Amino acid sequence: MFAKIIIDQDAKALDKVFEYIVPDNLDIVVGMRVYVPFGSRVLQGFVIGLDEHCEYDESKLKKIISKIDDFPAIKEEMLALMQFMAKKNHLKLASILRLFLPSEMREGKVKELFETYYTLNDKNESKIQKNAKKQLEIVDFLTNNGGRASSSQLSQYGYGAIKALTEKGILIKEKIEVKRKPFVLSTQSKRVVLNSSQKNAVNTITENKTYLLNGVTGSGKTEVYMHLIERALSQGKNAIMLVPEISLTPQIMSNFKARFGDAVALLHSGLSAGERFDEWKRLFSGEARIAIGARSAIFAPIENLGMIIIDEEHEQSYISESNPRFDTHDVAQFRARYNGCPLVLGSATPSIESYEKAKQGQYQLVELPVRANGRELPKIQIIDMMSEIRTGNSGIFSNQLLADLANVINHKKQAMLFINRRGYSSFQRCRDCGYIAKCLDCDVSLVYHREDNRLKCHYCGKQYKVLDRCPKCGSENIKQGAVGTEQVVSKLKEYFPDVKVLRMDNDTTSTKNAHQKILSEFRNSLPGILVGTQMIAKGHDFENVVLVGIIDADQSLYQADYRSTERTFQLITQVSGRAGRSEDEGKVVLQTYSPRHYVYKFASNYDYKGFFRKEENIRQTSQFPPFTRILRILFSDHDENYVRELLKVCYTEIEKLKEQYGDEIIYLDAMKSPIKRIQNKYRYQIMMRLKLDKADEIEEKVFEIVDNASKTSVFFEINPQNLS
DNA sequence: AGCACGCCGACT
DNA sequence: GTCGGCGTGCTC
Repeated sequence: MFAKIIIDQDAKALDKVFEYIVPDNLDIVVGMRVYVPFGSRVLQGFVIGLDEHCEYDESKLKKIISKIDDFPAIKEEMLALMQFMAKKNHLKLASILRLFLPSEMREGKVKELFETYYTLNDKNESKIQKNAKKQLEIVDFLTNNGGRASSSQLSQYGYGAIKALTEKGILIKEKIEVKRKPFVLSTQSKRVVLNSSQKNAVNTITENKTYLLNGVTGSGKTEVYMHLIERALSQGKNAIMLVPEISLTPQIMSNFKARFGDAVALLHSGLSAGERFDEWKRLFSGEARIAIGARSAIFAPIENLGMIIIDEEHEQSYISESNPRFDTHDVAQFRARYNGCPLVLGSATPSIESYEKAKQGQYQLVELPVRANGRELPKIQIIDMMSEIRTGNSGIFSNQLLADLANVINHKKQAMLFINRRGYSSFQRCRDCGYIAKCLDCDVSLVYHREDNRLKCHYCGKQYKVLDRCPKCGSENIKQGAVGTEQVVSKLKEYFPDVKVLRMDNDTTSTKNAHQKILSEFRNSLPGILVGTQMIAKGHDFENVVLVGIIDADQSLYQADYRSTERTFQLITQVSGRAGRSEDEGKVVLQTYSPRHYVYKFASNYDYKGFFRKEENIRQTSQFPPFTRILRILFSDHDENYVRELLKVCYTEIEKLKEQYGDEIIYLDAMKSPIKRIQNKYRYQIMMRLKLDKADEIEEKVFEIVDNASKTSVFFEINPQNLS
């Protein structure tokens, strides 16, 4: 028997199938990890197939040395998924397989955890001397507690007594594997009666297709998810639910634990290596039937899936931005199709891509149009910061926001101030007319690069001189950069010296549990103001928050990215959801320098559909996704000359495709990557924008060209999120 | 990736 | 003479 094996090494040259002889004494099955001789070394490999025949010269084949695990760690579905991902994203097989296992398993660092248990074997107390009080107590304890206890439970009686009993044969000592279980807050499961649209959603989502669940903020999507999962379980099937890492809050986890108990396995970055390994094993063995986690949980080793849910489907974090690069949506869709189960994409503000697919009938749209608690969404007031400046207020806060803050403080309530600071890039803006520096070719904002004091377009690489005078109104009052959280906090303290002001951003949450500490301190501060970045936008319900201020909404609007408007809409909707969670009517104050931008009109009316129509139109006319496909080819190497040469060779070849495909290729250029060097590797890239009908075909040819030209890996990205 | 093989310069 | 530099090519 011969085995087809993928060597567990992340190198392009090894990204192929190697064949080995299966020795008679090893019962190897497909999906197992094995040790194999490779050149002069011994390496780990994955068995991806078995065959009576071999293709390679049989006399040159070597034998598999041994098994690593005695079970097939990669299940059949995952092997099919590997092939799918390799084709779709042009990835190396070994790097995909690595995604399927907890890293601690590959590194072999984590061991099963054993605890010593003692079982009562012989109740004959006559063997125990009368004065051996402790020994009698142990026997007593065990008799009343099911006859078995761990050594830690018995340690109070002293190790001497335990040892004596074991020697007499009254106790039997054994090592039993225990699973590490992540700590979860315990809460009571409250069953909620579904409203009619929730019921309708649950009843509709039954088939093997993709559903886009578009529910307004607070419409009770989580309750729908729970019902869907419950139904899958009752049919004897299992489920995966993905949430963005940032909303993997203790509340969410404890709610699901309360409802489904030990059937839930959690997979997130907060777990220790051992916990993650054990949760993986519980899923693998079928002991746990629901995987809840961030992006990588889509690879949970669960069979017989009856439901896959992606919550907040528009979140950027579902697209992996480091290698191997893939889109969780594609993986989820593959697994749903493979298992014949529904895939649910949930969001209050779906991505334009997803909503477009729903519009075209590829997804089925399911709506939750009303809030579960029946309350109104908070009113969003747009403040024109340009007119504030004209009337003499050039500070961070508008007069309206200051008045509203004072009001909140008087009523001993709370406010959240949101600083929109996506990434660190900044743009240039005229403080008098609001003009934003944009690329002449690409219609995206230019990014200011400090190191060479220039403005750059991240799409085409074109560079511009820094503005010293506004090209529109001639003013020299040019501003750049963003307002920081510290700045806001110190200003607040000037205005309201007696009020508790808390800050939450990357700097203040670097230590463990800092997150929770800040939030619980805020909960107890009346009045209080919480200032923060994206972090405060999600999932935290504070019933005393009656005001939300968005300090500089434009920050995410003028990112060098065709998705920036969409993101701004999503952000405003999300942040607004923080206000008015309770009886009191909430209010949102949104400060902007571009008050007439369409995104604010739609966002302030919670008009997703209106926004979608407008944005769809713009994407269509400007030829951006989802109506085209952007392909980014990233070359990187320590040797700059080599990368440049490689880039040149590939570019010349790709350019020839233009003769064949003409205007199917809307855009093609080669350039330095906006971040020229990462980890001492020089980065160059080719950007392409393709019409959809021939995109697959062209992509295929590009892969081929690049593969032939390069001995090292080149990375491909489809519709990249950010271009660093 | 990482290791062997190989073909050139400066050292006990 | 040989020790060791790293360029090239191969690993079932």
